[in-house]
Amino acid sequence: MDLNAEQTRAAEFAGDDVLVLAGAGTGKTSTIVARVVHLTQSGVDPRRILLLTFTRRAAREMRHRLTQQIGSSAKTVPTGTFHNFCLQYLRRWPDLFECGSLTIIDRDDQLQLMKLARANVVGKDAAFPKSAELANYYSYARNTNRPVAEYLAEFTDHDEDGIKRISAVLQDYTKRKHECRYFDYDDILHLFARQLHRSRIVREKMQSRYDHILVDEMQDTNPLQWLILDGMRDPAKLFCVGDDAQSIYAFRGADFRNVHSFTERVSGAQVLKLEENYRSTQEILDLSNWLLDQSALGYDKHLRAARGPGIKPVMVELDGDFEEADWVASDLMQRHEEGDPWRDHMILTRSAWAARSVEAALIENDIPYRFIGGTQLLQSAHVKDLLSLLRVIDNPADQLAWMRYLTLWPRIGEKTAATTISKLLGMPNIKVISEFLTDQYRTNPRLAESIAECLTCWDRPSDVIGAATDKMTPLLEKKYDDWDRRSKDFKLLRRLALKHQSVGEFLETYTLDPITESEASNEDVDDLVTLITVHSAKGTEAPVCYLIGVQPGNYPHVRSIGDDEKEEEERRVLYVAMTRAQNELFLTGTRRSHGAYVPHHNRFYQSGGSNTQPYFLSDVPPELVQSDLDIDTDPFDAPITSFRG
DNA sequence: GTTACACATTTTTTT
DNA sequence: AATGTGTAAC
Repeated sequence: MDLNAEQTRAAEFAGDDVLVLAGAGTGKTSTIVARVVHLTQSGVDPRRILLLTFTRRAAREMRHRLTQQIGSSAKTVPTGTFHNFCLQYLRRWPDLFECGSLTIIDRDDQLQLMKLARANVVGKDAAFPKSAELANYYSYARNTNRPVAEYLAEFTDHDEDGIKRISAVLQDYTKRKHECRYFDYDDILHLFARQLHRSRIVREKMQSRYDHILVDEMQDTNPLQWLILDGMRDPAKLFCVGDDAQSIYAFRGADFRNVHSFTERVSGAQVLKLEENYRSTQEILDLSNWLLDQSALGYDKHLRAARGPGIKPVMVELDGDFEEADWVASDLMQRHEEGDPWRDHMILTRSAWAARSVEAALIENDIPYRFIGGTQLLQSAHVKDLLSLLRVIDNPADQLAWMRYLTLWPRIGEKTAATTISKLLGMPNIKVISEFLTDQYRTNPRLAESIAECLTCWDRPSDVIGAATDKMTPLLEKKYDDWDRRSKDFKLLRRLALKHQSVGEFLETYTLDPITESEASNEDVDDLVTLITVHSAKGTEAPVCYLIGVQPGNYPHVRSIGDDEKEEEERRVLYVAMTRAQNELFLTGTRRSHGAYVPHHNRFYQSGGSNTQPYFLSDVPPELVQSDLDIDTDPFDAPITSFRG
């Protein structure tokens, strides 16, 4: 592996703790991998090096690169996300962490439960924050490790009474969560961190477990995660890599102080920098640098391209969503015909929703793709229906799953289901419940039969899914008019389940690390165009990148307008997006900007006029980009001119 | 008192 | 696509 002087210095750092400030494309992953290699070669036990990443994809990439370097011993280096890592220990030592069996719930379930709590505490009140907002408050407060009331008073406009009512809802939510033996994402980190700081035994065990802790994407860690790192370090040494210009998770409580205040918090820590960019051409970096320079915040970042000059980024303005989608699709097809593999292309989108027209164009033109950040397999309604059956067997206290499963059947609605659930909650095990249900619903014998059928093969996840599918198909066929399309997912699910030991583990894996539908179905194809949200794209790269929806209203996103900090984060989102490109960068957008109503600001923004909607690229220097407007402008009925003259 | 169904509304980013 | 809402039907 070839490293430059900066990278080598970081990889072979011999002091205690270090923060590596690594700009986009400066070989961050290579450096971390080289660090692991260096450590193992100097005699450190690979099992005593902990590698924490932000996403499962980053973890996979890291392990892959590591395997290339040191072979199979790469597998012995513990690598994973914070959530993964913490959960592993909660499972290993349930007594130490004072937690028994638990079901991890995803955001959907969290919202569902919050809705119940909200209805219970405040009833119908359209003016009261919706469940999604309440869940955000709750999560944000916990990730920043502060009391909910304090957070609400400081960061929201709610009055004292409002704060009281919100706190009451959140309390009710917490109660319900315990009742159902649920754990939400934040609980995993929270419980781990709490015990780490509260219990001496846990702390001593964890502190003696690792010699080196390597953290990727440090700028995206939040105070709760910092508590975890702080509790485990010393004597373990920290090696944290990050870039404040790429911090795009403030909405989730990410705290840039974890980077800026590193040396104050960790005494004796050193700071190293990686500044040479190996990914992109200078033209791509010029535009990216310009974007950061426009900010009032001094990022003081000027990426230099080790590769030298190339092609200028191209800005394309189209008339509408469909034209934009068509343009991207036809450009892709042209390149493919000229011999470029699909996999060299990445389409980046601000939101999953904004990608729908491009996705449609890809499907229509038979362009193979995977959508990262798109609809997740386990989140689609029909899959949730099926899994609700597995969930109630796995955890009979899972009330949300019971509600979903019971109301699937004819003549059972919310009320009937609720009555049934309150009765079955006290029952000792699923067998007793199953008998009770047989008795209760004589008109729906299949309801209980399905449970019994799944129980006969409970130790073989794939067969369980097969059994559940068989029993529930008649129901679901009726419920969904596009059943043919949906039923394919169940085959896929069965295949995925083959890789798992138990149903519980199967459910948990995909709750914590959701895979997208297209990702799962294209498992074995590898020449694909990647369609991806900017947030998911961090850490990845591609020779040719298309940023779609680059237009007012998206950058900055309308919902961030009026809040300086949020707007700045939007700038960084665009910056992250641009710096993914290696050779060619296209920025496409639609010219139709209707303006937008911004609730936060209580004001209508429009293009032109006195209150213009802010847009980062409204005055991009012309010399930095190429405007590609010479799309085929021939009128459709222009007669053909013969080449014979 | 419930359930079923038609119709309207709404979409930032993620572990 | 998946929720929320209102009304007819059971």
